[in-house]
Amino acid sequence: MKDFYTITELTREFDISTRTLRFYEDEGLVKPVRRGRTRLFRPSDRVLIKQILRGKRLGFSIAEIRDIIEMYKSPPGEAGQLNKIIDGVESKRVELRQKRKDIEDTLAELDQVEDACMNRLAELRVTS
Amino acid sequence: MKDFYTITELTREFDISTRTLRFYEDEGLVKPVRRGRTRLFRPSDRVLIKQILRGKRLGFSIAEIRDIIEMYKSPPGEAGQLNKIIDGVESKRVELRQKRKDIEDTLAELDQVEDACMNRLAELRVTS
DNA sequence: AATATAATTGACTTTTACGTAAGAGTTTTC
DNA sequence: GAAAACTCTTACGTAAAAGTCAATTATATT
Repeated sequence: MKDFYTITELTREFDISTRTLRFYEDEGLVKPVRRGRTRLFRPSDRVLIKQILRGKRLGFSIAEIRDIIEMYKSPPGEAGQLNKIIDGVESKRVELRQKRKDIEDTLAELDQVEDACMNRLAELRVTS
Repeated sequence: MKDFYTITELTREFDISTRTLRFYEDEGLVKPVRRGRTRLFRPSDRVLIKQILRGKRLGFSIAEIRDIIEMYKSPPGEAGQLNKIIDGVESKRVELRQKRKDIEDTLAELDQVEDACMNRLAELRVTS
């Protein structure tokens, strides 16, 4: 595994712009180290980028993605803090399960659309 | 089932604003009939609103939601048209399956977070 | 009839998540 | 060593999806 990635390497790998990566840094989602002014992204940043993009695909805002990523980093803390995280995890889970149900429902409806199209096509072949 | 719903009834049911419903009308997603100037939404509009909100939860843009909804309405058409719809359905399916995988991955990671928190809490109880 | 309550259109504003352009420095490649 | 490629910061611009406000107009209630 590489020690560092340049910004352009990552823009190519993930098909995003430099602006986007700098924006994510401004938002505190990634923290590349610097050699002079130049950003050097570590493997851990690369993982974070994957998580960010996954969150985006699911329609989460940057703020929500930040919340999720914060959970991942949390462990050491006192009981109250830990319980808050557990609550946060549970509420994200509820949200994700809803999204999953939404997906299943949509997939089922798309199946119906396809069936209707296939039937219509079959009819066309017979009728013609 | 009611014949019509007023805009306020629907804003209450779905917890959205009148502005949002008018915006959806401007975007051609719903087509309430009018009594004078007042909008009257039919049960079919209500179903459309559910589909729109479901699409939003999944992170689809209004344009994408419109595309999906168009598929639902499509059946009668000639072969070329029908095949295009089938292609559209298939590509949406690919996208939805990706989202579903993203959800599973995120859920698994959240499980890990919870486990870590629980372990830490157990340690705290022993250590103290 | 008077007063809420609900509805309308239109226009301007806001937030999010970047895009884009300017101007300058650095590193690579030929 | 000059051009090409890459990087930086700063700053203004933009598209999407509403929010908000104003000025009217209906409808309903008391």
